[in-house]
Formats: sequence, structure tokens, C-alpha cells
Amino acid sequence: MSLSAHPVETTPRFPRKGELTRAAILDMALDLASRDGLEGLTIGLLAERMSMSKSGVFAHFGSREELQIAVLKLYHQRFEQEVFLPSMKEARGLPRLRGMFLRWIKRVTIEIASGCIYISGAAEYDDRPGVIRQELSAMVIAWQDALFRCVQQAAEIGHLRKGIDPQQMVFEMYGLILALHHDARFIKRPGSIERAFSGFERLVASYRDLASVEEKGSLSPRKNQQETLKNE
Amino acid sequence: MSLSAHPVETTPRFPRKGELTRAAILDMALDLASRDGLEGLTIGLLAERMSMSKSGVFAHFGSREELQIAVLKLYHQRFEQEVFLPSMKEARGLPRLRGMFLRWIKRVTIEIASGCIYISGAAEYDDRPGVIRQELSAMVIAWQDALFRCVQQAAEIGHLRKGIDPQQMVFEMYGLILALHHDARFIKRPGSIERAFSGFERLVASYRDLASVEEKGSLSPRKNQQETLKNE
DNA sequence: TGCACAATAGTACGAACGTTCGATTATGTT
DNA sequence: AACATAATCGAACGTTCGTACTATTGTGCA
Repeated sequence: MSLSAHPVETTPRFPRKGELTRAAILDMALDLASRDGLEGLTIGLLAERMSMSKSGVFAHFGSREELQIAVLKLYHQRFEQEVFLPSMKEARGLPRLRGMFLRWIKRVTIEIASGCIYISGAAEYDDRPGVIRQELSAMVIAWQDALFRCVQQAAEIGHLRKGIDPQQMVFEMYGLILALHHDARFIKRPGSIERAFSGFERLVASYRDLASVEEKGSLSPRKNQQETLKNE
Repeated sequence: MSLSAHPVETTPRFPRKGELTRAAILDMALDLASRDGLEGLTIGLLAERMSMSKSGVFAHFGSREELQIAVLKLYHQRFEQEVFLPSMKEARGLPRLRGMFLRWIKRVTIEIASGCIYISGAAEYDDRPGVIRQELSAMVIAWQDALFRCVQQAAEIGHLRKGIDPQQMVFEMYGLILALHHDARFIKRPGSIERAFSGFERLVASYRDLASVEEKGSLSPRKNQQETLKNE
């Protein structure tokens, strides 16, 4: 008696060809949505870029909204992969926080050309209730919470002052990234990346635990941390 | 020989009725554009809200783009009137800078419900070249320049450190406002206004000229300045 | 009151949008 | 090779968009 005792497979056995094209479509859709925003993403243009018919593209998702959500989840997955997960491998506290911010800046720097969906989406959906807004805000809140916990740990360990308000620091970190995205992408002002970075350093300096500053070397920005990021 | 020696007036003598409706349309258009963005502003909806026909509304502007630009200029004018001009009456240096930021926060606080066109526009047009983008970025740059000059003066006077990089401080101030707009309007996180304010205070504290801190009272946040703003 | 013209309405057009549906082609298994 | 079904296409529908044109209504001055 082998597995063929269950001759009928209700679930599809293996990734059929459609899965591949669906992934390719999604990849292109993320590109377009980064440029024109999730609300600017159009099935017609997407089909044209894929050299497919509108209905051919459409069939993979069932509705535009499901396409948008799929794009959103793909973006979230990549963000997690590139920014969050590698930073979690670093030592808790300030090194991890610095790693998060550096990778975040690195990601936004790339996105100066293409656009960040978290940021453009926040502007697009701040007055447009629905599933997409719900999904998007959940992702942003999750990321802010991750930053929050990291700041909190840094305070517990003693890298930052004990009495610190972690949400305040997250607020200001987010502001630096938003300003970077704004100035570099919209205003096209050079030097914005450096400004975001030095803003973070000033932020850390003013929230640092004064008692532990004395043991120099352990907490000051590791010279090779930025170097390490380049090779990821 | 009076002025009637020139009996024919080539220019329209007086604001005809159309001018009034045009102003009313523009006012409503600013409302709609604040909510849905400049690119989301539609002549059909605008006509419906005005209880007019589409063509009736259209005739006042000649094209959608001209309508959008008119809305933009109206917003700019109001921003200048509410934020910039009253702050210029304050003493140069830190008091004026603080006035600018407080009125800016005050304005964005109101706009938590309606949306800020400078901010949403930056996201909408960061990859959409054209007249509107040009006009919008010129306005934002003008405002950043005003902040820049104010910080510079504060440094010259001695309210802030001499060696300061004014653009860096403007960058961080803009970031605080963007974070406020983001967290309050999109995330709907309470306490964001206070966070933006205390972020500014920390910013000022770390850029303040250490030498002049000793003369207390003159440069610390005037208790009645925030009170004064309420009655404007 | 009547006349010139400003202001608004009405209708229509072409394009783009998301979506539906039936026909057609490609794929994978027996 | 044949067949079931997955994948894609092509055409059409109903909306909404900005815009153009003509007709109608309203306003203000002689």
C-alpha cells in the first residue's frame, strides 16, 4: 500500500507555469507601483510592459485590489529580508539599532530612483479607508514596533538612558528617513543621505547614557559596521 | 481734463460676478485637493460639490492643469499668511525660528483632518515632471530657504552655535513635521504633536550656543509665546 | 426696456479605466 | 496521440475622465 492509496490530489501537485509568470508580473508591478504609487498602478500599463493582454494579467489576480495587496506583501517581504532580518543577527541594543537604521537608509537610497511604497502609500491612503490602507498601516506599525523594541532593549542594557521615551526616538528616526526621501527624491537636494546619517548620530548622542560613555570604544560607532553593510 | 480723457477701458472695470464664483470654486477645490491630493482633484466632483455643471466650472480655468496650479497658489498664499508673515514680525534669531516652527505645527495640526498639499504633493509629483511639479518644488524650496536664513541669523546673533550647518537643522525640522503628518494622519497615533514639539526643543538644545546659555531667561522658550499663538 | 456680453448649462467625443465572457492556445499527464 | 485543464487572448461593456462646442440664461449699463 503506497501513497497512491490517495489517488486524488485536491491541491495542485507542483508549481505550474502560471506561478512563474505570476511572479514575473508581480515583480514588474512592484516596479511600476514604486514609480507611480499603488493607486497609480494600472493593469493596462502592466500588461503592456509584460507584453501580455490585459485580461491575461488580470486573470492572475481576480481584481485590481488583490493585485495591489500582492504587490504590498511582496514589498514587505523584501523589506524584511533586506533590513529587518540581517539586523536581528547583530548584538542587541545600540549595534542592532544602528544596523537597522543604516540598512534602512541604504534601502531608501536605492529607492531614491524608484520610490518607497511605505512612504508614498502613507500619503496615498491617509484618507482612503479600505483593505489596502489596513494592510499597509499594519506593516508600517510592525516596523515601528520593531524599532521601538530595539530602542527599549538599548535602554535596558544601558546603551541609552534608562528614562528614555522609546517612541519619541522612533518618531525622530522616522522623521529623518522621511526627510531623506523628501529632499533627495522630490527636491533633488544633494547631500541628503549624509544629513540623515548625521542626524541619527546626533540623536544617539543626545539619548546616550552618560554614565557608560566613559567606557570608550564599545559604544561609539564601529568603524567597520558601515563597511560590513556594503558587502551584504 | 479728467481721467475720462481715456474713455475706453480695455481692462475690465471691476470684479464681475464670475470672479466671486471663481474664488468659491477655488476654495472648494483646495478642500478637495487637500483630501484627495492634487492629482485626485477632479472637475466632475468639484462641479457636483458646487452644484454646477462640469463645463461651468471648467470655463473658469481653461484646463485641469491651470485649475491645479491655481489651487497650489492659493495654498501657498494661505501658508505665507498664516505661518511665514506673522513670524517675520518676531525678533530675529531663535524667537522667530521658534515662531515659524510653532505656527507650522499649528497649521499641520489643523491639516491632520484635511491633509497638507506640500507634503502630499511631494509624494505625488516626485516622479511626474511638468509645470505643477516645478511650481510645487519652487514653493517648498522657498520655504526651506526662509527657514535656512532664519537659522543662519540665529547663529550670527549667537542664539545658536556659530559653526552650525543651517541646512542640517532645516533638514531635521522638516523631518519632524513630516513625521508628525505621517504618524498623526496615516497611523493615527496619539501624542504626535507633542513629539514633534519636544523633538524641536531637543534640536534647539543641541544646537544652542553653549556660551550664551548662561544668560538664562532670554533664550529659553518664552512661556507666553505658545499662548500668543492661540489668539492669532 | 433693451442690448452686449459674461456666465453657466447641455451634450457629445475620444481615451483610459477595471471587469466580464467566450474563444483559443499551451501545457502536462495518461 | 489524445485528452483535460491551465493559461492567455480578443473583444466588448459600463464608467469616468478632460475637453470642445453650441445653446441658453443671467447681469450690468445705456
